[in-house]
Amino acid sequence: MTSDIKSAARVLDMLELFSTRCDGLTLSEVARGLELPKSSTLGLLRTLHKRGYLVREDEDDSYRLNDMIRRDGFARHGRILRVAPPVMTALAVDAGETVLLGMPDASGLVRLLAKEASPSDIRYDIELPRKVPAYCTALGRVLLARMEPAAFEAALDSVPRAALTASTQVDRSAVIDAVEAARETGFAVVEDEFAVGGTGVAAVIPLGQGQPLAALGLACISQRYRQDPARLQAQLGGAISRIAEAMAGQGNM
Amino acid sequence: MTSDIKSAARVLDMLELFSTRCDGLTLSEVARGLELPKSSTLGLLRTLHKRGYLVREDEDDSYRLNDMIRRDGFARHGRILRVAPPVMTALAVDAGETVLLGMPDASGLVRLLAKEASPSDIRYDIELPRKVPAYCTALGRVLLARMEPAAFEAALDSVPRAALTASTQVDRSAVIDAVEAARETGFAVVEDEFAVGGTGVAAVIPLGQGQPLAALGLACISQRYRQDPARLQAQLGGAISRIAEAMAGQGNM
DNA sequence: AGGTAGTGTTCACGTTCGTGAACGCATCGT
DNA sequence: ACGATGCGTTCACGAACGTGAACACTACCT
Repeated sequence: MTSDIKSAARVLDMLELFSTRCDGLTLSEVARGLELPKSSTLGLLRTLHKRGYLVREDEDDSYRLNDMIRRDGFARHGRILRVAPPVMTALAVDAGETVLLGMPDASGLVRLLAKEASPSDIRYDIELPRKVPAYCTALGRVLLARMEPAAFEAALDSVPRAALTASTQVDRSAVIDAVEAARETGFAVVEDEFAVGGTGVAAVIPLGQGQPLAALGLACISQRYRQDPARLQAQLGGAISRIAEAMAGQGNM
Repeated sequence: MTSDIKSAARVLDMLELFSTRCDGLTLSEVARGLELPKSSTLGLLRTLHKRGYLVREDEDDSYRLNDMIRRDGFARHGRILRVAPPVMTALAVDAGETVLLGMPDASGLVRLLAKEASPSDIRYDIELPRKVPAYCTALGRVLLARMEPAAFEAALDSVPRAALTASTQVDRSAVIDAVEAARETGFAVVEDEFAVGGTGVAAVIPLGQGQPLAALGLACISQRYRQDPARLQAQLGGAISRIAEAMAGQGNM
């Protein structure tokens, strides 16, 4: 059998090292501890830092494990995956449309983590796990609306803005305007831009500090959405409140 | 800032994906979920499997997250790092020598995770974090004694067996004999092989299933060790029992 | 004030990896 | 029984990475 992939093995070494230390470690300490060249160590530390696994202290240039990673390991979005599904099931029945839970993924993408399909035979369905672009999906736009300006700019250009349907907004300024609107209203509605006949409506789930950014959305058949958008938006808002309350109730930060 | 290191980022993606799924995922499902080529996915899955992060089900070729990783994340040796130090402090005072806790690292190496220095001004001390070779250290030999034959053979040849002192055993057969002796007696004693004037004595900590392999050892000034080896070995044995009992008492598998 | 030591960081290039194409195999449908 | 499909796996080669050497900077000591 072939040997390990070097960087993959090293990143695990690094995380294991940090998990044995409560105080921070400098780049040089990590390099010595793992017997790596400093420049190789730097690349891996930057990757872990960028991904949110490590936090860097400004005062002494040391790194330490993100407290949430230390507590939950990889399952940092595990709690919301336990809390959200029952609420999503109820919403799917009430709204009659498919419910999706998504989180930011690589720049410009949304990772769909959970799904409750509509009970209707005619439905907008997807298979999990799945990633979708942010620029032309409701989940994506509300998540983009919560990003720092630099990350937002980068996200806009990280994924080619292809016209997936005749209605897809691909113009950069138009997408910015749509995200700005989502920021102001708290909702995003995307009609027929990602899939013909499909409308997405989504909002961010307001969670506390230290919690991962997540959004809930409805994936609707466009004709049904147009019949009563206010009802669907209200039902989505209600579900989001229930999830946020349940997460706050279990909070033990 | 430069972009992420591809494999490092991907291995995190993979672990996060598995942490959202209780049931297993096949290679193809992982590749689809993360939008990776199958051959790239295979390399990363093999690395994670080899490192013990993933378990592979024979019946359907699917992978799933190791239960211990799912529960503890990276801190899979976190519990012993909480339990052992108070016992090690007491042992350092009783024995008058430095106490070390070690675990297997890459093939042929031991990772030193915790240390209680001897209160004596004349002492055998090391800085953490640190890795030492297995072939010529007491901690290493007792850990080698617990390995499967194939892993043991590989470990013997993974690290060049340099003569660190005039007493270092570098002959392959002699090292095998020393490890065999450690297997039979439950102890390893290494006099002046790793450092002139330093003697190591170590034994494995008998922990339950699913617990990581770990060993405790004394790093003694050789002259002091020779004065009363039986006392030091007995004190080490007593500390190991206390650690094992404490770990069993907290066990909630 | 100047020299030394160690830090974090950059970069060019040799080394290693990532992966597309292809393979052997198992399963399923006709 | 045979063809189609999708699985896990292998391998050669272009692409990307790892890292030694060097740098700029900071802190400390004389």
